[in-house]
Amino acid sequence: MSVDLASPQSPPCPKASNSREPSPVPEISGPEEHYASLQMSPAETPHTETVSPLPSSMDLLMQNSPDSSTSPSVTLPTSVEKTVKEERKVQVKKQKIRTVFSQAQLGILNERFQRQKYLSLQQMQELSKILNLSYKQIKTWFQNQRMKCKRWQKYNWPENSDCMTRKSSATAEYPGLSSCHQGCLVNTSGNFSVWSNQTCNNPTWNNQSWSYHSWNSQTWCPPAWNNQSWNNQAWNNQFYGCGEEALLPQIQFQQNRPVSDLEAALETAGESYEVMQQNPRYYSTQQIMDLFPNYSMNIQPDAM
DNA sequence: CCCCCCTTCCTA
DNA sequence: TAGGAAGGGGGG
Repeated sequence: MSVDLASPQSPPCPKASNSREPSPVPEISGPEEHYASLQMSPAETPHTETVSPLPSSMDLLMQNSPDSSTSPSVTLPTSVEKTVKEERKVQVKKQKIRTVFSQAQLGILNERFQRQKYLSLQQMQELSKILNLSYKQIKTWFQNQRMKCKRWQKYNWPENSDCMTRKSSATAEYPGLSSCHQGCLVNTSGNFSVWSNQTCNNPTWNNQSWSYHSWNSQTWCPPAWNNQSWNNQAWNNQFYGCGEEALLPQIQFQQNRPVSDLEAALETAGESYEVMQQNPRYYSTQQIMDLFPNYSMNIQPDAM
């Protein structure tokens, strides 16, 4: 299963496969959302992983909570409860589980992101099945990517330079961009017509659509970003939204669009849809490789 | 619900 | 410590 996705390139990233289990944290698992099923385990299997609905500190804290049974003071419960609740919240909050996506997963995600910055619900769900990630994880990943993309633009294209200038410089810096550009513009097979059209018709969109190719979600990141210098106002200006209009999420929800993630995958891979449908849940590395032959996976050269 | 945006905090 | 997945607030 996804393990396949995770471990092929062992040396540099052995983390991928076991990154999640070591975490002593009892799987705070999705915030009581349904995404528990595929959930977590970018890399390895969920089997052992107790599927406890809402285990973890939450429960413990809840149970231990002193006020639960006692509550002698009938008068101050509300405020006290509130406080206690918040305390719990804080404690629970701290136990975040940070998934480490495998290189294979990232590769596929990146490839998809090149073509589409916004996925429909269905597309996300399909992608989540393919990658054995939760829907929420997919959604979050895309959101984070968009933000990174934006920051990258900010960084590379200061508002005082014009779009074309920025474009070329960026392309020069990140070779992958050109292919991304092409992907967005050229893919007129119908599946991505929405995006292609937007791309073609909207000058600002051009700026946005092709701009980013995240090799490994890190490459482009300027070193200074963690600093406050990149906060708030830094990109909160006109250029901030350059192309944003064209990216409006609404676009993606054209229901009659025939696109599905699998179809998209097939478009890339040239395989038959049926094959995919017969394997609803998991895909081996080979399958993924077949489906996404040219996803710019960050396979370590030495590992291949 | 989704999005954007900022923040938190885990992992390498 | 940097990078980034995930949390959470605010808006539509």
